[in-house]
Amino acid sequence: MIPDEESGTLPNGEGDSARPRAVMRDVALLAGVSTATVSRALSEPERVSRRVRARVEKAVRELGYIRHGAARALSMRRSHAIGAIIPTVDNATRAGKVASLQKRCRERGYNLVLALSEYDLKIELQQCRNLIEAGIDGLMLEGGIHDPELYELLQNRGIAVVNTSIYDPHSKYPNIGFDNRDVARRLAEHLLDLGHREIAMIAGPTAGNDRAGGRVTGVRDALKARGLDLPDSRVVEYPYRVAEGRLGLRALIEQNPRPTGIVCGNDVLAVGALVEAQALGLNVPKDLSIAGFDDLDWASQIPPGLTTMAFPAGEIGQLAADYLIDTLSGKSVPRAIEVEVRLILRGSTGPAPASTQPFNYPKPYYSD
Amino acid sequence: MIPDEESGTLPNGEGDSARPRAVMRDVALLAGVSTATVSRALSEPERVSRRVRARVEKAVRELGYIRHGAARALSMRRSHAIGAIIPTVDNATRAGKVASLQKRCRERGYNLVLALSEYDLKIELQQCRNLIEAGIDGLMLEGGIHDPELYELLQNRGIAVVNTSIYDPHSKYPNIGFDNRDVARRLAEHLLDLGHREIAMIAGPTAGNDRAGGRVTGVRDALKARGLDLPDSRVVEYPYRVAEGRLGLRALIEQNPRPTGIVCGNDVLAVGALVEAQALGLNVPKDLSIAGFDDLDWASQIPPGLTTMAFPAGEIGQLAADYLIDTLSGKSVPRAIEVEVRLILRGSTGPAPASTQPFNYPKPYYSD
DNA sequence: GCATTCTATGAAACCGCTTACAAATAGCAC
DNA sequence: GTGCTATTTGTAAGCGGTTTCATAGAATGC
Repeated sequence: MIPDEESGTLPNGEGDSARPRAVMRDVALLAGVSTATVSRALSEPERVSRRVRARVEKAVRELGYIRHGAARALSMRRSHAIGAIIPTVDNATRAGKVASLQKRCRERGYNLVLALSEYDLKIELQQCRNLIEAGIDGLMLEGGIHDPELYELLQNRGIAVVNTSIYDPHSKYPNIGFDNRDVARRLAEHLLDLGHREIAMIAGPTAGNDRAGGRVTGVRDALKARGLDLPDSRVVEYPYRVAEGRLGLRALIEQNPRPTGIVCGNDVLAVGALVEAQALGLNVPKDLSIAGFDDLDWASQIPPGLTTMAFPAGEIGQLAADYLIDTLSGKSVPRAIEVEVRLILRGSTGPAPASTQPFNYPKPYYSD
Repeated sequence: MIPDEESGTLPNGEGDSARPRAVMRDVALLAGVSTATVSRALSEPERVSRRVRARVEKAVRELGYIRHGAARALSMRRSHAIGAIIPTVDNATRAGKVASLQKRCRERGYNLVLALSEYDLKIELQQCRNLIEAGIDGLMLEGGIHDPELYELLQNRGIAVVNTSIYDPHSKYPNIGFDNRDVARRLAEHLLDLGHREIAMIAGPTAGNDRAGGRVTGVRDALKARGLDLPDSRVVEYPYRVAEGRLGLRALIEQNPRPTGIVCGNDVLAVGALVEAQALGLNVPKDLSIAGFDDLDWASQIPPGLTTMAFPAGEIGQLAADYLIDTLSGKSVPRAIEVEVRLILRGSTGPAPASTQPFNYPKPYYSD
């Protein structure tokens, strides 16, 4: 007694000019199965019989069906999206990290939602809210200093988080990277071993940035261990730009006694210092040694070649993706991972000069 | 690694948060209104009375309520997410574009989902599918060459798209950028005006890349207009890395007659060429002029300063965001926007040398 | 006063998927 | 055949918002 009266009523069919995209029900209808089966065929193919799976796959292909992520996310309570908040992207090292993160996320079925904080913790917090609304399952941050509310938001919602480019096994929060302080200490020791005693630093902005701050502390540690001092006057802070590195060098080189070794907050600043030193007629490394962090492709190519600390940015990104996704899958994973940082010796550092006269400006060079 | 404390809070994923996060119904209950009203208070505050709006806002604050983006997307049939597929991020110019895109999207209530194509059209297509599943409302691409299926997918689903870093008013697809061919022509003309006749090019990989290809064509155009030729032997292709720029220069400098002016596919290659030329003992620009594209911060700081074509990458990103979001809002917007590209003259280009002897290698410099 | 328009709010029907649970089927021992 | 377990599939109840439509009140006109 089934009233099959729809022979005359075709309520759907009109408007074939702009047919709506296929949904799971369409696939199910075409394959002659239920939507539950289609869903299973797509997500856990092994839970569906061979024959049915083939039919579903054929229907999917014919209709050009693509799952509706939002519906899936709503239903699964999992968006398969990972968020990342980074200060900026303008640095090749950071770009490498983001690229690896994206790639690994993709390999494991996750999308990457990117947000920038411009080195501002309040912006970072707001971006975090935005990403939460976007539904991210996990979040990669840079460094370990964040607004306390940020952690609270994430925890309340069970969103996995990992701090990167730092390493601290005692931290409350998972982290992947290296100990900036320790790494800076190693770099300073390299200069000390070369006989340098007058060491100065062109640091990146340290406010709210534990990586930049740690590097200053590390250099200070190294000097202290040899009974030397790194007075505040010997540390200048500049944003990570080549032109600022030049300013930094000029600010330091006038000091008496003149520094013979300069540690820079990263390679960008180091190249600025190097260029400016050369423009001032100083020979690097004979008169002055310069070292940086990051081992940027281009920085290392500039004569005499930059001594620097190289760290595997790509590896950090990949490990971050793995950490987050493994955690989300309930796997137990180490909460702190240290990556290897290597001292790369090139021509920009050498033995300390025998004597250092105060520096007097020759004709400076400026490109602009 | 960290032993469980009595606090009982596992700062981990896997939804072990004490209470489930607030949903709209909770807000509605607390404010004593319906979910419909809460929804309106959040999306169109002016459609709700003062008093009710205040009550809702208070409830939202008290509960720390954040909308569930996936539910919203499902219901609105709009995800408020913009996708971007770019080849890589490793270039400061591109990074600037992505940063502006993100920022502008954010300002207008959209999130950015980032995917990389690694200069591979098949990967790009797959990433496009991923982004469609993620639910993007609009998509920013780089260049104008894409898999035809990509366009079809987007069109079937009514997803807005814009090609960037190219400008072509006759293209079937919206685009924002500049005419690479024309810009390269201008740069080559600069060298011609300086008296150069032996001009060569270190191009980026042109396969599947209309920007790189257009730049070669543009240089060829300029030479042709003066009755000169750019034979294939005078064009070498290398990936965008400093070390490859050095290789490029070595490959060209042996030719007889030796080139006196070299146009590079971008500043990265140009710096490589510059460094190598200087290492070989050539004076830039006296013996050899070198020019690039992008006006990278660091590239321009390296003596003698790089002559280059500067284009507003940030502006492109912002315009792309505006184009996509305006289009989604049904606004009518121009389908092709040209941004201004300026020739920046610095020390790396100068008058052509009076005579050119074939080049014989002196002691080369290598940093590694 | 009553009819009419306008505004603020609520009830409930989706949006498209996943997944508990139930039901059907198959396989197998007896 | 019966009874049992294992496997495959279907039914239907959500997931958490938005939005249509209806309704209650307030304001206006006569």
